Amino acid sequence: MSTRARREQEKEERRQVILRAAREVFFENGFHRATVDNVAERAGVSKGTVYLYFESKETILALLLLEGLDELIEKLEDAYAAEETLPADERLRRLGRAYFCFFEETPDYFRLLVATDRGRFQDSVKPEVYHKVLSASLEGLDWVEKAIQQGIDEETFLCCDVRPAASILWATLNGVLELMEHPLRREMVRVERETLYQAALDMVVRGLRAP
Amino acid sequence: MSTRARREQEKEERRQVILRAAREVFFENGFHRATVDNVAERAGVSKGTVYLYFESKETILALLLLEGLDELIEKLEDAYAAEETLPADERLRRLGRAYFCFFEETPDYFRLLVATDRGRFQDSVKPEVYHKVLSASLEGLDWVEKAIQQGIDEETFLCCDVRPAASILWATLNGVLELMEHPLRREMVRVERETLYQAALDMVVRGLRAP
DNA sequence: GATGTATATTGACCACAAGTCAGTTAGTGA
DNA sequence: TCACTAACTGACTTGTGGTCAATATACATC
Repeated sequence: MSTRARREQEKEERRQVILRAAREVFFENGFHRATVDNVAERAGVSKGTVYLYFESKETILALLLLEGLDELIEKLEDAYAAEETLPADERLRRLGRAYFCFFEETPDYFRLLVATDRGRFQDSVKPEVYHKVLSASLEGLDWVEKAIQQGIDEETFLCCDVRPAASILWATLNGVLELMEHPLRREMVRVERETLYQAALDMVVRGLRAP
Repeated sequence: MSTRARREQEKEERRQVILRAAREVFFENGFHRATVDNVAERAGVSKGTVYLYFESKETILALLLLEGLDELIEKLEDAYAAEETLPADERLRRLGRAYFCFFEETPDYFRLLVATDRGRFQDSVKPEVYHKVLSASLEGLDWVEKAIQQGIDEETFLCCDVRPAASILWATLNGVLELMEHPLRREMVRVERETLYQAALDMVVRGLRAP
């Protein structure tokens, strides 16, 4: 019995070793340039073993993304819960800052998320995993929704559907980060990423305010 | 002399034939699923010929994107110039609508733009072409900037850097369109794409207004 | 027309990477 | 020690972007 349990544990450890190796390799070279052979080599196993543990290269990406998203959601929760009482707009700003910090600390996760080019990804990842990634990427929205609802209750924000409003805020911040990913575009916009991000956050919060 | 000129013309025609074929094939299957052999077959030439006219599969994508962006910029210009006098916020709304219409009419272009997964794209496209795509994708901003400047002059918008403000508006609308590309996400947000887009446009315009 | 030359086109071929599977190894229990 | 099972391996298959030596075509000249 204990043998069986140990076996299971060893299997899980191998899995983690491969996952860790994949994260390193993907972060270093970017998803597209990285090869499964690289991952296998880094993990000290053969390619066959990698495919024994994971369906496809894209599945590994999906699992790494889920890790990243979990981390992000935690950060958002912390940002929300850090202070007991706070006006809604300040809460929103803190959530926005938390998202930005996450991006600055681990931009690689964000880049991997962008690497999710629909075609291949949807084809080679099990529907349930795909579903998980999408829903996780919206889970953080709960905190944003709470903050907006608070603002509506306090009558500092104008009344609106909370879910769509939160989605727009989310989409805006993502749009800015994505826009500023290209050095060339950054140059054309002529401000720092952080400056633009802050301005976007301000603008959206202003847009939510009751007149 | 006339022979030489005709040669040139024929060459240009071939080029266009291949480009047209590529557009069809890319639109039908998506960039990643489409193969260069497909394109060649559709154009009625061999794969070698395709590579005689274009550097790489990604270069073809870039050129198609440029076509799409040109069309978009034209639409924005039309939307701006359609009426002589109009308050700034209404102008912005019209620009936003025009962008949405472009997206609805030719969503394939947008999808191809998303297919621009950095890694490969940057590697296999000549820097000048890459530069052109990026700058074209910002060229439409000129009209947005004009509208915002008008609002500032009229003192209906609060004073701000025009370029970054326009970029944020742009990023927001892109963010929403991108967000709503996934049926699953659309389901989770629980409103129609157009509704969310309209709300985002309203929110940003409100965010620009002077208190 | 015949011939030579330049230009355009071809498709067999190459490189490389994802994914497979028949065969090998190693751990376990009797 | 042996038989059995589960884990692992890496050579192989397949698919695709990209190349290039061989070939065809068009044209100018006589």
